Amino acid sequence: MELSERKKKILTAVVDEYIRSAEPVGSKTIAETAGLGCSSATIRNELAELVTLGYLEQPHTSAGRIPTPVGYRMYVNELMQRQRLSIEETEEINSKLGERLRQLDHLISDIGSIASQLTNYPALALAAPAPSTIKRFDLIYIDANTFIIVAMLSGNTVKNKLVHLPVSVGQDVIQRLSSVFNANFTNVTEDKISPLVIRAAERAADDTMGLVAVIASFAIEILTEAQVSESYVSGANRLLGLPEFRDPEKAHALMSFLADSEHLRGLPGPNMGDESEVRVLIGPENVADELRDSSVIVASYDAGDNTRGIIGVVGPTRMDYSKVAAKLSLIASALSQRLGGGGTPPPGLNNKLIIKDIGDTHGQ
Amino acid sequence: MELSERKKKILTAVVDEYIRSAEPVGSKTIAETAGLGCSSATIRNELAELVTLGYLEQPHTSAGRIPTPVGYRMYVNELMQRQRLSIEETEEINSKLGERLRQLDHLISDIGSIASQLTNYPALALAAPAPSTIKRFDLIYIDANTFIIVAMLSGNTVKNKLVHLPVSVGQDVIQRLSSVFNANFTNVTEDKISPLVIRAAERAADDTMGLVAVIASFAIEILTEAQVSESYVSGANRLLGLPEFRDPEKAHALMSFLADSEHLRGLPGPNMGDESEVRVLIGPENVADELRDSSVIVASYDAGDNTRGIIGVVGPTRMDYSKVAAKLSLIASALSQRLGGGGTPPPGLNNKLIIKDIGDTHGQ
DNA sequence: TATTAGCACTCGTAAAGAGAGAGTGCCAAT
DNA sequence: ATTGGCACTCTCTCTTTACGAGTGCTAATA
Repeated sequence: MELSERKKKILTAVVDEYIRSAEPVGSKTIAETAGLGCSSATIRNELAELVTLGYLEQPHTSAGRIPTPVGYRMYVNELMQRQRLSIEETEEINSKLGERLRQLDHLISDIGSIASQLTNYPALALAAPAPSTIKRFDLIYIDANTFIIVAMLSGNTVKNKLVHLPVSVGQDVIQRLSSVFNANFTNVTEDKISPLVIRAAERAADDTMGLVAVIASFAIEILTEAQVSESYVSGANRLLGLPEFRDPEKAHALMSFLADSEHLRGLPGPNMGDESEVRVLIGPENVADELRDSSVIVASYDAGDNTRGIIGVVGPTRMDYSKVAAKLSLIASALSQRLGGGGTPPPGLNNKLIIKDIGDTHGQ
Repeated sequence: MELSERKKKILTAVVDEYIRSAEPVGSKTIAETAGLGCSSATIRNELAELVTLGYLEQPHTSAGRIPTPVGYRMYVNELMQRQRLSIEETEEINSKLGERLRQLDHLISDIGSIASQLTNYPALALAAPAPSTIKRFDLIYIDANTFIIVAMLSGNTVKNKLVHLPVSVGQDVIQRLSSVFNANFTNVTEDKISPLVIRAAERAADDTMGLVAVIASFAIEILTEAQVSESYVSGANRLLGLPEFRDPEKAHALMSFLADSEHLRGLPGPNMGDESEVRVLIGPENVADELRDSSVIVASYDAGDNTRGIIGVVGPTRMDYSKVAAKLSLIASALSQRLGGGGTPPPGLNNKLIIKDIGDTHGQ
């Protein structure tokens, strides 16, 4: 059944007011603020109906109304006015992003902390990289006992590793190994690197010292690693500022849940489409039990490297959906633009050259 | 003035009991548990003296006693018996560390989360790398528009960066650049790389495209980066399980403090010696106001690369100093052994070869 | 028929009071 | 020096009371 126009207005007013105040909303408040020309008694009748329809509920008999998850859902889908961020807010987001993205290190966690700062809710940031292959190997000869492996992945990610040998090898051996590897282990996914292939390569390289096996295990390692999704939560402490988490039990439960990155992996559900739309999961719509009283808003962006990143925030069901969604959407599209494949390049140190990123290896 | 033997015993009993129960300790409890052969009345007299001496205080006139920071300090310095961890606990620490250190990535933050798990307090992990220089450069030619810079630092850290050029250069140019760099920018600290030196190198390399400047800025960048200390806090949510943080205000204040990594940098004070001793900062001994009601226990370890790492935990002044200190000490020495310069090498994938680490670079 | 005013009723919360219990401080006895 | 005893203090909890916000219902009104 479709709601009457007035019911919609009232529902909207309840949600808006409850989002603002965190207190049950009474009929009188609505009569005064919502500006529909009728008395509180009329509102009361309507409210009673909205309760029986399942959009609102009363914490106890003589309190005001608060929205149910169904009510929020209706609000999010149909009622709320898509917020246009003020120029200041847009400016703030852009400048924060620009600042942080200049140093491209720790990208994912940084993005999370930006989102958290901008929304004032705990934020989560995930990256779900696509399976990748190695495009080319280079071995840098350092001395008779040491060389560096540099591998360039399909997404143009570069990884390196320092290898010490207890035996001496000549520069020629390194060279030969390098070509063997480029011949055998490029453009294959991790599961294709079987002991059989390694054996074959060993023969080809005339390798008696197990060098091939080591480099192969390195290859497997970085390919596996590239598929492990990273996840971060930033600003969990912000929960404690919210009235719904005045109870330390609740705060503890949710924060502990968020602290375990295992839980986050499965969060945004399977159909995380690549549309840049913002998704809202309200209360019980979340699969995780710990989130049944909370809402999650996520947006995804093109992170380059064939990967999509996800940023989101977690908060009480009483969340400023409109504003948060708008902000996340803006952040996501800004990120897509800066990081994504087709977009404009990030501002470089030098406009003649584009430097792509930094990686490091701690040796001893 | 030196405390009498009995006063020491009583003070110890108060601290032990208060650490256990988080409730003010009464004379009767001590008479029963501490097993010195005297009545509660005697204890009361002694307690009263300990209060005037500043070791104990009463929350209110008719409550039991709780230790003051001075009392805790006395306890930590002289009274507490250095805890010997049980075999199970030692085993747990070793196995947890072994597990995590196998994948050597994200080392520092992982160490923090291990420490947090093992102590059940929020843990912080910092790395304070020493200033380093670049030992050698390698430029890997990919195609006419692309190359990878690989730089090996004094601590054998390897960093890399993918550079795209909007102009084509030949392999010979790359080669020449490489030798120019190895001639001019190795074994110097960051502040030595002045525009003057860059200008000189540009002339030497016959560089008209600003390539030298770019690589130089890369050099500056990684050297700067190598000096930026990383810091992580793990398990902040554990605070909420402690009775002293039942009040959300307090929890919020401390967690927000910990969430800001800026604050952590200065934490362990200036004289962070390299002795492997565990340091305890009790309540007001902390410089930061937010920590005036809390205690911090830190240990440092040799992280290889000429760097020392710091792990520590934060908790209420009522902390199990003895056990936490023992655990941190064990963790620190285990880490020193595995990561440190002189120690035994970490378990490799292959006992013939030692692989040193992984780094990565995300390109697009 | 929809709206409104009025009023009794409900329920949660804050303030106030009573009682219990734990623990102290002190005194007199040992 | 130590101890038992006892009055006193203070907090914590439970109950009571009062209040107020908000409702639901009914009867009057447009």
